[in-house]
Amino acid sequence: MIEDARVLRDDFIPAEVVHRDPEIQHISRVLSPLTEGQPAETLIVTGPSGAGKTCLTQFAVDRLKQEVLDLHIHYINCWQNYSRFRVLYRILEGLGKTVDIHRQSTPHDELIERLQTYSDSHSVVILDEADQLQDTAILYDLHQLPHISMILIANREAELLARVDERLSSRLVGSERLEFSRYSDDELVAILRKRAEAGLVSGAIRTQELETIAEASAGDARAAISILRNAARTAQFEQAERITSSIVSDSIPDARQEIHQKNLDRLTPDQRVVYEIIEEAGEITPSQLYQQYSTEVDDPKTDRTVRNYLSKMTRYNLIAAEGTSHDRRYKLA
DNA sequence: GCTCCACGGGAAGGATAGGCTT
DNA sequence: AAGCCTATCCTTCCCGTGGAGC
Repeated sequence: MIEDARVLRDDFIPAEVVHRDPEIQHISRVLSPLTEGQPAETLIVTGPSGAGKTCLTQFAVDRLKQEVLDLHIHYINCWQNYSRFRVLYRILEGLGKTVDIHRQSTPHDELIERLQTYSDSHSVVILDEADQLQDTAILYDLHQLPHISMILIANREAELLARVDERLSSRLVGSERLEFSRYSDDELVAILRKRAEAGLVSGAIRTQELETIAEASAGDARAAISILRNAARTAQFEQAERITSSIVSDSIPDARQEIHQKNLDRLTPDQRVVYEIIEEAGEITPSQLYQQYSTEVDDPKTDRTVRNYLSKMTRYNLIAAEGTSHDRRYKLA
């Protein structure tokens, strides 16, 4: 059933992309000064998850690298590398200049100085999930360096900019923007078909099943590919001849569950209590929520801390908040 | 206009972890 | 091995903002 599992992975960059030509053009145009040794404008890429932001950005940058010698590309996912230190470290690592940097005893200034010293060639730094950065000072640091061009990827621009300070946000206002929209079902079918052709035996899945997957994914290509991957695994395991519609419908909840569980695992015990109260209640007001939380745990955290939890869980897409003031309600996403 | 809620930014302080020095 | 150092994380306190209802 599965001939090439790499094609079904989340981080696979296809050799050619279907649709999204204007987006590729846009990225290439912004980066084009690099082909003449000039720095490129900062590019801010936004859009919902699974809209192809990461994939297409990497695709465009890969293509650029083939044209430009002496160009360093640093892809950094801010989920894992959320601190100023780690981002700087990753970039220096990419340049091979991490010798004698000690995990935490080297001051930031020195790291930046070192980046400045090794400015013999241009670098493109892609900060994926930039809204997850805990300390946005790093954006300022990198913006200052003339030989570094930044691409920031985030779900929503407003959320990203809200967290940077005045000095930087006024500079970022002038930078290039690119907004991705969700894929349509037809586009998702085309993407899935490409992956299936490249990764599975021929005739493994019919258009009808691809359409079911597309509909279930709500425009999210990552979710769609994850469903296809699970379905292919199941079919392989069951030694089925092809991926049937019943295998597909079994895989849909699995794929959703997988993402959901990953997020739940990240919660601390206190956060989990909060989550379970919301789950139990279905819908709850902030004050009721906090009241119940304080009765359920021995040593309750303050309401401010619980509000931190709530905003974190909202970012993780575990819960949703409705209303702004008196009509505020929390429920599961 | 006033009060009640709710939100979220900023600062401060304790706890922690990893690496270094002795 | 023990203690020191530093950056970071988590939590708390304080506070300004803004909507809703009176």
